[in-house]
Amino acid sequence: MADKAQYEELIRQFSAFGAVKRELGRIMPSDCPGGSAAVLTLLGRYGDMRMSKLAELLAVDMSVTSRHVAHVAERGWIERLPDPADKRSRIVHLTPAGQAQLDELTGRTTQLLAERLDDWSDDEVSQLIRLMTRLRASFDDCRFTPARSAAPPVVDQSTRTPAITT
Amino acid sequence: MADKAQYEELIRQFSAFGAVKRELGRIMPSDCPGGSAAVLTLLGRYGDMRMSKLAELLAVDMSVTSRHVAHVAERGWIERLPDPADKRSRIVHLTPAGQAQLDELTGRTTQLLAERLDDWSDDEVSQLIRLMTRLRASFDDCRFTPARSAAPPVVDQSTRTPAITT
DNA sequence: TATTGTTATACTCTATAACTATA
DNA sequence: TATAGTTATAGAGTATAACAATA
Repeated sequence: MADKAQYEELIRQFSAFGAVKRELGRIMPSDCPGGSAAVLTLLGRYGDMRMSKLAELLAVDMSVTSRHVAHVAERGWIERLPDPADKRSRIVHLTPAGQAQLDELTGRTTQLLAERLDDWSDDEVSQLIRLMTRLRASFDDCRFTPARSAAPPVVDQSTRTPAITT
Repeated sequence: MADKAQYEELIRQFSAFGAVKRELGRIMPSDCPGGSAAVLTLLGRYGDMRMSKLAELLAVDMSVTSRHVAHVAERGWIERLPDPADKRSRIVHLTPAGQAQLDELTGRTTQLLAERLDDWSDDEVSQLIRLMTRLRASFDDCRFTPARSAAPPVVDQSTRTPAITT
């Protein structure tokens, strides 16, 4: 367990991290904003998946996922195929053009990181990856314990807006 | 120097980090969004400062800083005092009400972190702080080397939109 | 009746550009 | 002429809520 001063410092670093994210965002092609890049990256890494799975990996609401996916679909980078197992569902699939776009993005971002982190050791980079991975896991694991819940948490683990129960 | 696969993984962690930021954002009071919280935090830590200094620490454009500061000023959390040394300039000063608000924010965020990171050792938290601090420094230091500049960079180190030179 | 995905709306954060008042 | 700060506008990301089609 860390002390309060450490947590405060950590929060400050989280806040300052925005500048790094913005710099990475600026090197993206203008028709491929961050949300689109995230979709392509996840498809490249995990392969075809349903919208709901994509929303879960992106850790955003389904409505947001739907918008991002529509954007990349308009550019021909993905296709939304019917799911034979469930007609409500759609399978998101990376096209060759999407793979090419992903390669372009990967090239740009890795080059920028290589420039900025050129004095980092291999081990330091690994440590940062490990700690950020763990950080995310620590927050993910607790979706059942929404912060400061005095009232018993009727928790929604899904990635979408709950439908109104009429 | 790390290899390309490491950089790719790092980028993925950066992207996933958004979920952590959003969860922290959700516990903020509704009239104190992230931008306001960042202003209060920096003033609490570094004391009174000019708008331009605040913009530099926030690592955003002066126009953005101006908006955030206007928001917290409307709520009485800061005052904008005249700068005796330069009538164009304003000194941003945290009020007692602002300090109280800051204490509230700090309490909420440190509590959430204490919950989420309760199985982290003191040392791991320190390491994450250290690596994120270094990461930011690595990006800050390179403001003179805007990514992929084939053309000699006419670099703007300031935090504001350049005035048109007519 | 519940779930998958879409769309409409609203809010926050950000940058660019133009404007003012000083310097 | 240049700088400190403000405001107007536009773009991206997100969540909430309501909706259609299907389970």
